[in-house]
Amino acid sequence: MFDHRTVSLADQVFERLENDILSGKYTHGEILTENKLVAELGTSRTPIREAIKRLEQEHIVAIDQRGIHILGVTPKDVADIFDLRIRIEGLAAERAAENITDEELAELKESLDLQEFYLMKHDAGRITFQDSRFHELIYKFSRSTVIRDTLFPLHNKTQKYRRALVQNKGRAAGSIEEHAAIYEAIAAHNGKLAAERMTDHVTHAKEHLLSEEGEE
Amino acid sequence: MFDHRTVSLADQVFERLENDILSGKYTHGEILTENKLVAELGTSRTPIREAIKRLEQEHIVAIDQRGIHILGVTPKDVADIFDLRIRIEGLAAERAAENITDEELAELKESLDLQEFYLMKHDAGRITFQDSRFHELIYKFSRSTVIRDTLFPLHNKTQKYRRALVQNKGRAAGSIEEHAAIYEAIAAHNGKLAAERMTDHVTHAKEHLLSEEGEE
DNA sequence: AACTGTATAATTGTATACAATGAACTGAAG
DNA sequence: CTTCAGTTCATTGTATACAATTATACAGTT
Repeated sequence: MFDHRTVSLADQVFERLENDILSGKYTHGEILTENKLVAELGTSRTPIREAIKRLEQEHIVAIDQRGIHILGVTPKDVADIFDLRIRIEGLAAERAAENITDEELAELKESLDLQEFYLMKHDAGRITFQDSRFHELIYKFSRSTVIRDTLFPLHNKTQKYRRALVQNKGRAAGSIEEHAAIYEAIAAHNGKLAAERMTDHVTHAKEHLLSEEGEE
Repeated sequence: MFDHRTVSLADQVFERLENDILSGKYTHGEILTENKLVAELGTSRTPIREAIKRLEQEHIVAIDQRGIHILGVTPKDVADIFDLRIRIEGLAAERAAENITDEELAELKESLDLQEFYLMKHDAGRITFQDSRFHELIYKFSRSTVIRDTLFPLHNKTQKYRRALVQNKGRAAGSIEEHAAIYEAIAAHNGKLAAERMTDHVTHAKEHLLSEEGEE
């Protein structure tokens, strides 16, 4: 433990269960119960219930009298998520280009620089982390809570899906090049260009994911 | 009480609080506490906490040590919600046109017929109800949980916003005509046409709302 | 007057006890 | 062997007691 900001047990339980479900540790159709999780996680039912209710709201699990049914995220769900991201993430980039401050621009640049650095170092884990950060910063800089609240859970699911087999092979270099192009458009405050480049970027990510998916 | 399906206290509390906040009974910046709600609603803290946590997840309230801060939905939020709906609701209509069964088509037709009936009766309340039903049926018939789960809360907020001052004046007739056109495209299983008509429809709804908004 | 430290009290976070629901099993009847 | 009624028991829903956090007020100091 390094970050001593007290984070609630409910948050910790949610984080862990979400990761375990999206990464495939719990499989679709499996049925958990609150008491099993009490035994496994060591907390009382209260924070576990809170976490499960949040997962239910995101339709990652379903609850009935038999217990907690694991739903997870299917390949079709991921494809649909990309179809939605293709349609709205360009808007986020456009708004960001219009509203971003110099300070925020520096933060976005830092993330981009780190991506290029870790690419040279062949550090796939940190690339993925900065990739998420880059996109989420753009959501934030769009200055729209609606856009951010809609895109974040969608993006989060694709990132955690099956340990994110994306971005592993040759995609990383191309993806980072696209990020750089998006950054340039935002830095130039060219909303339309940023939107276009972001839409293309997400489209490419989807195509790459679907081709990967077929290889299993 | 007519529907005797036992619905949990937490659900009832959520429904009530969501309505009260979105309709403006509780205003932005107001601070509630769990104990005030216990006194007001008569249940224990548990279902109230569950409802509040759901509202927090949808960013309708924010919770800290001082209490429950009412955020509500701002006019800008509503405008942003329409910008998102314009981009994705066409996709829902397209998928529905591709996947809908004859039985489901009949259900959609029934909703449309009722809209026309209540328009003649000048029953604005039931028109609004069927308007929501029409859109939500299309979400459902898209056969995509991702699309439905994304669109439902967005649509829900615009409908409940300030008692939905939309659809009150001359808009209802035109809106229902557009619904009829969308229905025809879906019935013909013409996905692209359904998408185009739905996108136009939502665009018109946004324009109408924004013009209304200025009149206050 | 402004600031700081401290004590108080109000609030949310967590644990646990109890109620209500309904799934699953058992046994008898057909 | 199948079906149906009844019972049991595991599970979620709800209430409440307790812990931890922190906002707030106030006194003291500079």
